[in-house]
Amino acid sequence: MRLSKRSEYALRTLINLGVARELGRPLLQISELAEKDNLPVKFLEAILVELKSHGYLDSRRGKYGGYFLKQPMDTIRIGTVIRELEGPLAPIGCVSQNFYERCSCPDEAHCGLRMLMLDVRNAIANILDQHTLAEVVEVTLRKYRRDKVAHPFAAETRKAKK
Amino acid sequence: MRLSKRSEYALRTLINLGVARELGRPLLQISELAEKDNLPVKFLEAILVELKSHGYLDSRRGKYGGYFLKQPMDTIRIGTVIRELEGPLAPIGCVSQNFYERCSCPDEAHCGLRMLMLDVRNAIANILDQHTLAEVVEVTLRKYRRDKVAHPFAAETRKAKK
DNA sequence: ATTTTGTCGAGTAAACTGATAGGATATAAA
DNA sequence: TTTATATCCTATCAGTTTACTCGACAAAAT
Repeated sequence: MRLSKRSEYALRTLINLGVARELGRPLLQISELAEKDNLPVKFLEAILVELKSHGYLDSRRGKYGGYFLKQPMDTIRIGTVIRELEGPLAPIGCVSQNFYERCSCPDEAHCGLRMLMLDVRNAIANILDQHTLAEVVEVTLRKYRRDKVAHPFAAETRKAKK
Repeated sequence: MRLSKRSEYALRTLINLGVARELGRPLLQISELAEKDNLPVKFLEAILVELKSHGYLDSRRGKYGGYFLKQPMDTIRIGTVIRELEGPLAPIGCVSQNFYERCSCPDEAHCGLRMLMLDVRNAIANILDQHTLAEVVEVTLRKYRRDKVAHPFAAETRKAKK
């Protein structure tokens, strides 16, 4: 039931870009994003290209370039992102709504495993489809503020850098 | 978020053995189990050996041999089976209860992704850990009875077999 | 002894995962 | 216009996992 590192990094990056935007820094460089979460730079680069190709991000090249969110954060559903990067949320193909695949069993209608896995897929999908990037970013910011710690992309932190 | 075929086949087989037992046939052969769900015989064979090594099944060799459930069905939790075959239920390591792994991010306590994925992991675990093989078998049998169709391992069906 | 079944170890092709390397291209500042 | 700084693009890659298969062997029943 595992999420790939690729998708994990992609989600982390979307969240980071969202938080940074809220803190007044809409644009970040690959190297900054990689450093924040200790991600391999070149791998992240490929992931960013992919996120851009899906329309979530846009970029600017050259000096002072970087990546930024293209869409409003409340239009980006986490479930949608994961499906685009990973494929189905469902544990087995015969309970997937978006990537249905017939299974090998002779009688889907009477399959106990299918019923159980349908519950699982619905539980997953309900959470992931209900939450948008906006909400995750808000939760993250709330946590930082509650504990009175500075986020790595806060404006003050930026100037203090190097 | 996918379950491997290996685990899927394992669960199907446990359910099949459970249903068959309730219908008066505690012991089934590999070939019968494979045929029922159209599974590759040799692959299933390896899976059965693994399930036996985990203590779920026992077997008898030679003529009239086959596999049968070793434990009472209500002691077999689906979540436990999947963890033994697949590893963690959690989407990412830092929210796994049984296979925790630190992630690359600098601050777990303030990670929005982690919160979200913790919800997902709990949703999955709650379903899978609450359900035992006994329940899944019962649900399966109920479906067959409701629709008045014979299960492949029903006693009459067995005799009708070539 | 023969047939029927499970046991076990090895092998394998293809896909996926998690990266890395290096050059091309665009942009902004000096 | 040059130079420094970014992203973009192609390609490669080792290691693991997945979903199987093969074949010799061991035990049990007739």
